[in-house]
Amino acid sequence: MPNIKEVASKAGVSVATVSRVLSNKPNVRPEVRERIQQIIQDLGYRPSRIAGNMRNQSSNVVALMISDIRNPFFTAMARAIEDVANNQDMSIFLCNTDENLEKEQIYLKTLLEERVAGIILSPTRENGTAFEFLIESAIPLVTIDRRITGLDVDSVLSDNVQAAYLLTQHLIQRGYERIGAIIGLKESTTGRERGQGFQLALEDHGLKPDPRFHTYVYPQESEAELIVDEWLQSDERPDAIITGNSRLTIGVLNSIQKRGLVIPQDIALAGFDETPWMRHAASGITVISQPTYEMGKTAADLLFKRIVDPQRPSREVILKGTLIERGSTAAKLKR
Amino acid sequence: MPNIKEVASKAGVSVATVSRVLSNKPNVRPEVRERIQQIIQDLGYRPSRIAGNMRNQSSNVVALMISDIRNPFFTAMARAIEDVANNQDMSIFLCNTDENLEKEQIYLKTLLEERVAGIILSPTRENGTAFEFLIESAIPLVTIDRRITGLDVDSVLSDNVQAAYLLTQHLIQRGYERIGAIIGLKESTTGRERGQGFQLALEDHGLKPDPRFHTYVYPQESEAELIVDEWLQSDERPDAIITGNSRLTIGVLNSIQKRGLVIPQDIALAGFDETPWMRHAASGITVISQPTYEMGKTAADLLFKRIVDPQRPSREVILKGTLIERGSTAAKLKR
DNA sequence: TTGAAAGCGCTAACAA
DNA sequence: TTGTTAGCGCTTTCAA
Repeated sequence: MPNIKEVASKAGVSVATVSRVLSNKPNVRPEVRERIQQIIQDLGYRPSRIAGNMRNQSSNVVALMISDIRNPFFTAMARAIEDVANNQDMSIFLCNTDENLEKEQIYLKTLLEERVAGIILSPTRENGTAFEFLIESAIPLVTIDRRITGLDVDSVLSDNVQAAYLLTQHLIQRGYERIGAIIGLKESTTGRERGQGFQLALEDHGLKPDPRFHTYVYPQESEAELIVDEWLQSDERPDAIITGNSRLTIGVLNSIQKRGLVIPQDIALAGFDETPWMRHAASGITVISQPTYEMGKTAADLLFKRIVDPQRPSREVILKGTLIERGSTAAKLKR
Repeated sequence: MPNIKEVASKAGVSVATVSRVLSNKPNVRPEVRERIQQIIQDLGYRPSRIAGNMRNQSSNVVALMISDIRNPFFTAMARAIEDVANNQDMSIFLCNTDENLEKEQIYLKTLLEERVAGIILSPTRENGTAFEFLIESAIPLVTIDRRITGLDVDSVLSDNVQAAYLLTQHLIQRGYERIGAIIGLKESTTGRERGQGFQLALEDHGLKPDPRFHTYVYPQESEAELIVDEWLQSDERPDAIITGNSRLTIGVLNSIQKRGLVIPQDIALAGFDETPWMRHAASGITVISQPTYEMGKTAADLLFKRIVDPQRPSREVILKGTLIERGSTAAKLKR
């Protein structure tokens, strides 16, 4: 790959002049400009952004760190963030943490070494101490979906307590009384807050939470499937289940299908996260729909604003999910 | 953020010595090494990879370019590629092309300017001329899912003709005779080849393809929904539909649901791409399951091999999908 | 309008 | 074992 020096010598000018042409500076004689552009064409020359960024102490890369891109919740966000970044001629690094604090820490250090312009992070833990080095580095940071407590950073969240409350209350109002919950890890703010909303709704409606049926798991299909397999063997099995994301919902469906049970007659089901297939599974699955694309877009907007103005006061944007009622939570038949 | 010079002066040594410590070179006195490490700690110093790469004319970034990360087919691949890259201490750029040739070209040029170490590309078009500049740049390239005709590059493909043939034949054997097909854009090799497999199966079994029911569309839900909306109004509507990916399958489901039809009694359905919810929609949806994670892993492996040895002969790996039969293609009831 | 040269942060060849 | 220095490819200041 040719460099700017080669272009300059071929054109019989200095590298400075070529650089001026590259960045469309006005003070270049038109015929010289044209000659240089022709040579750039012929050589297939592409200026190195790495070198330019190095010189200017800038970067056109931002990073997105999430637990797993295969969770549709994050997929939509990733897409939104890429859209915004692309508009700004920025590229994005995709990083999966698998809810693994160590992996997350290693990745964050790599990102610092890569001198990325900013990071959008869905943190595995809410404990701020693990992220202090990040703050000290002064790299623009936005957390998404989850919070880091005690850290003054921009974040985009959804109202998890309320959403879980809504979901649980909905089931209670439809006549369900033994509601199980399978929620993401308690170490994340989402997990903890959803657990709270669930508990609160039970208590407010005079139901006693049964700790056996309130679990926090690594949020993937197999985990939920295992748990529900066990629940369904119990004599006092739940008459309804809520889940913390669509992957957990799948796990529950798998288990219910295995046992040959029917939703909602045998057991009701409702969960977090709308996906295009929710209306087609069982008799349609009731969900909390979170504005995922919008969350991603908001986070990216916040990040780019902070990159431009690192001093601006930080902001916490909380978006609300909406309940979509479907057949999986039809009113319970009294026996 | 401090630089190597600052570390050196604080430690009272030259930058060379610090550099030696950073890259674990042996020839540094242990006490000096320790002192330097301590200072690196205290300062929170992180060496700039940008600078290092610039000096060494290397890069630890590879790019993944696909049409849309929201297609689960690509999501799984992306995850696989990130896993492999992460093992090699490489980061990945995520680029969505939206099947848009222009967007793809712009992105590719950006990637050249970013001096990425390699590109994994699912090309929007199979016409090689649009990619000649890429080949000339000599940047390691692997195409995934789709081919670029006439270009000597590594690629990882699935056997689309056979898969579409299998799917169509399966429907025919179950007694369906008026089979519609909604497939991705014909400009991509996947679209064209799947169309071929479909046609071939019809012909081999003595059925006459009806051009009205054989369409190529932008592969997203709404497109399929619109088309099926129209088909279902026709007197001679298809008795079965095959789709080119899971997003199209959703579109078909939406349309069928709207009309209140039942699968497979009123109309059968089968499509490309297994997802966790296929067993739960309708009475389970028959699919061709493609080994997406493995395709991604294979592509990444090929790419890294080529980065190490640019001269190695190129290779085309073709993986086969498997048919998973479910209720959506139960034998047709004779009337 | 143009060019020479410094310098971004690092590595490695060479010298001491 | 350690230091000096050139140079990766660019941009920008300063001078001409």
